[in-house]
Amino acid sequence: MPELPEVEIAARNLRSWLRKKTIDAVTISRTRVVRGGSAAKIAESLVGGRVTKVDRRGKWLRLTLEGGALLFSHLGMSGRWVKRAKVDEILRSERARLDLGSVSVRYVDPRMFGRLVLASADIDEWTSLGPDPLTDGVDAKVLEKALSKIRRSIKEALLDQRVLAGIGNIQATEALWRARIDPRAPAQSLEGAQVKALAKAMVASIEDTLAHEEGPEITYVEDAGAPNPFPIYGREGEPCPRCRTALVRIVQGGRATVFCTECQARQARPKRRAT
DNA sequence: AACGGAACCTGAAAGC
DNA sequence: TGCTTTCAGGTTCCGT
Repeated sequence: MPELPEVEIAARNLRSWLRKKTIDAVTISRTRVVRGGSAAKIAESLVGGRVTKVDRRGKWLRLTLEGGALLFSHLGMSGRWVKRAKVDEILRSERARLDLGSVSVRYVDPRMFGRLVLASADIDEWTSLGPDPLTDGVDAKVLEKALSKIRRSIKEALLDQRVLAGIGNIQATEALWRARIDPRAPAQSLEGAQVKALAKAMVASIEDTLAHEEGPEITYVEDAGAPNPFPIYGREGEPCPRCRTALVRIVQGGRATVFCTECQARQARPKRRAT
């Protein structure tokens, strides 16, 4: 699934594929992926112009066009941008394409949860995002304050894009394991040291994933036959890499969490002094 | 305001 | 073998 690292790779790829090249043609074959304007309007704003900038915030991409129009792209659960030759055949699940000279950049998205949004200014989905762990870093104090208001579990809290932008099920699972935090612990119950560890773990996990996946043709872990590069995610029943205890799978907020009951045990609460 | 759950989708894998 | 069910999860929406 595309989470922050996968979207970051998409951003880097789009930068190199689109840079300085004029868009000759735009085809949107499934209008379901389009929001905020018609497919024709997107084509109209793009054709003949160039993309001057590609930014990423959380799981969102923002393409700035000559003239200032903005094209936002969210990959949903199965979206990806790939580069092909213009003459290459239409790909399975291809939903849109930009042709630039002999190259065509294709948007492929089998489940169509992703979308393209044309706008003249930043959209709410972009502006309401929390800090981006990769570009902004994770400030433990700021994170602690955000978590202090949330009664839900820390795992569910991390999936809230207003808390941190770009964390999905995989990165949340991996970071909690790295930081040795019980995913079931209420977000507001985390102590300073735990939040600090979590902030560090978050960035480390994202950077490891990035280093592992960087390349022009990204593979998602759910792709048929794809290996699972993650130490914890999707590995229920396998031994914890740290303590060999069998990893356990639970469901939180309708989503799977894998964790180690041994080394992600809830820390004993410090004794309260009677007053 | 915060929360839980359904809905949106398709394709692969597992179950029968 | 071939059909049915389950699962995957980012986000939005809706009801509480």
